[in-house]
Amino acid sequence: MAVTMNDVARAAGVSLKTVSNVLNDYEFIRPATKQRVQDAIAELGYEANLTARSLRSGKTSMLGLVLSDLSAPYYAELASRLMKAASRRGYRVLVEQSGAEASVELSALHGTFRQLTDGLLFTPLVLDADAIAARAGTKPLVMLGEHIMDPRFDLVTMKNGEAAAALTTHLLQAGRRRIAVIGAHPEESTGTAGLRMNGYRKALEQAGVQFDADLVAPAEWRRDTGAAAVAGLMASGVQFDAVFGLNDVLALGAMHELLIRGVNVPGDVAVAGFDDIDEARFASPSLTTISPGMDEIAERSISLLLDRIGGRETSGQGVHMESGFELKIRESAP
Amino acid sequence: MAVTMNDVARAAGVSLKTVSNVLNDYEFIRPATKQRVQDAIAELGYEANLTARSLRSGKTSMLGLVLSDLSAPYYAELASRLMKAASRRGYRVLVEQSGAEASVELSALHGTFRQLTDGLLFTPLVLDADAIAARAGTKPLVMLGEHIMDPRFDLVTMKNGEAAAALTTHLLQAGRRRIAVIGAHPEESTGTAGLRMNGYRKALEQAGVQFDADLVAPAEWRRDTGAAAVAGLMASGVQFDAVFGLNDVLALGAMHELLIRGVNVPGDVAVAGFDDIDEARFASPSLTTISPGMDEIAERSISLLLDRIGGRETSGQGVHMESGFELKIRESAP
DNA sequence: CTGAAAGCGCTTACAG
DNA sequence: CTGAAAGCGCTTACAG
Repeated sequence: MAVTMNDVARAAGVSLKTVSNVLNDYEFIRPATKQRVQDAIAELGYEANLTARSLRSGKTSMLGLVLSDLSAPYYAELASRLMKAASRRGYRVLVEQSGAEASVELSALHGTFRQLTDGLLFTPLVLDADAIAARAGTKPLVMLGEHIMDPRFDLVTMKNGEAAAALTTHLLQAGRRRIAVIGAHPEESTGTAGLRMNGYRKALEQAGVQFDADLVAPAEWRRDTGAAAVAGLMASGVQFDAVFGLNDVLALGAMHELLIRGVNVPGDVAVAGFDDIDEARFASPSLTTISPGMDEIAERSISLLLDRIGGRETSGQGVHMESGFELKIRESAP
Repeated sequence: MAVTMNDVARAAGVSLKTVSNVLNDYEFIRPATKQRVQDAIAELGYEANLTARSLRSGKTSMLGLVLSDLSAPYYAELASRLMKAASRRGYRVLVEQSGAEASVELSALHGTFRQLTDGLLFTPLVLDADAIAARAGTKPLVMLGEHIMDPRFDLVTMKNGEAAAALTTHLLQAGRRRIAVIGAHPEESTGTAGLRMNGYRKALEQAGVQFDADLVAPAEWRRDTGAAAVAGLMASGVQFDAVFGLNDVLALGAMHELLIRGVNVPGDVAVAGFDDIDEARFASPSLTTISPGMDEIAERSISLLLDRIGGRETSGQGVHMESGFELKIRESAP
């Protein structure tokens, strides 16, 4: 059907191996031979069969990316950047949406998805380090985010605690004293929510402001849950003069609910988020937040994964990288 | 290395073919034999090698999806739904970001990307029908969106014209007479922008309101360009009492700019968009827009593509499907 | 520098 | 109902 290497070899009057050599940039080919092969390739419109190459070589030139859902703006923006960074290096990215379900996370670690890819970028949300270690197989695996901080794994993340503290300190310096936090996951202390909560508490402590558990509202990280959490706080009668959404969509949902109820933002209540998704700049009022350096995260995680795949990174321990962050002060919390 | 069908065959004391039969749900297998094979598979933890299967069968169980960029919320939300719909049917989706570049769109039509997938969902933004037809190859191809309406191609889209007219009529009925349009692409009449513009003009005509070219602002479809377009209109001194963003991010960017400049929305200027991305509901004020029935679009396009792949859809002409729409009236244009 | 041969792990006719 | 053989299109030692 399609034109194969054999057709090219015949047309160029050389063997299969010589065509393969040309395709794989083997050094020692007589220029004339090389030219003849390249002419034949161009003339026949030959395109290498990736599947056959993969079967033989064991390499697919694809990277796996496991995240909860592309409809979450942070993941969509991150996936977009990761795909561009991979593309620049000749790799494609195959995305798997886990929906934060353990069974999907598990099956992404081995089986078909793993076979199809040379390495995996993994944002675990429910599996713990031991479960992952038990199933991770032998291909390179780089963790994204902060659910798992374990010396066995490579990890690319950001300074969550520091950043959350910086944001909280900004709110305190602006005179806020009753800062509600939305999106806490009380059961965990190591995950993203836990680290950001720690930063929040540390900043309060440093400022000599008493931590008040009534100001903490657990919530999944979506807009609607952010709105509901603020509604819950208001219904409970707790007083607050600022809201820190542990990510931007939470903060935006919260802000929406406040404005609907006639609360002035930032006059009565300041609002801040975390992630600096594109939307944050264009919200009304625009959202004060933390920019996690997504470009840097994308670039470094792809580099690290490809270094593992290429055998250029051989450290036995996991490599841990933290990207920088930037506090973006906007209208919602000047 | 990994356990192969051969290992399973040996363990079960049967031939390769019998293992293959069990794997592929071949009807006529003695139950005892089947059981023995299944036991061996379970015991050895065998997992089929997709690459080898693909090479032999020519099927990859992957679908291609070409769109401009996942960081655009509409595409991210659509991709998420498409992936879920595909997953339910045993397919994965491999995404390619074209960045609206012709060279990327072209290379997605053939070559490696095409080989890796059994069929393609394609949102063309720059290529025209002839260019696509010339390069499309033989594997199934379903167009998404409305850039190409050509009887040669399968197409899943929505009633852009009708929906834009319905939205415009709503604004007119609310008493607006000077409705600015943001995001026009003056050079094209068939693409999404063109179809929505047609709906806008038709609604004006029906209401006996004169079309005014000064109210039309060309722009790429992003938040920042939406904001800039409104700024441009205001700078030019054109009077308007409503803004129709040809998609939601344009409308949200425009709304942001209006609010920053102290314009009351919807008091002074009503704002409406198109797409009903998740953000629209939670914007402040929440955004009046058109819901294009994304679930339906995702479901139908995956079904159509798989019907083509499976040979269940054999119409020689392209199949054209239009999903329904819904006008979502919210605070920004009550 | 180039060629002939083997083999990656499956599926697919073809026998029986 | 099941087996033996061929072959998908490449890459990879191994010769020469």
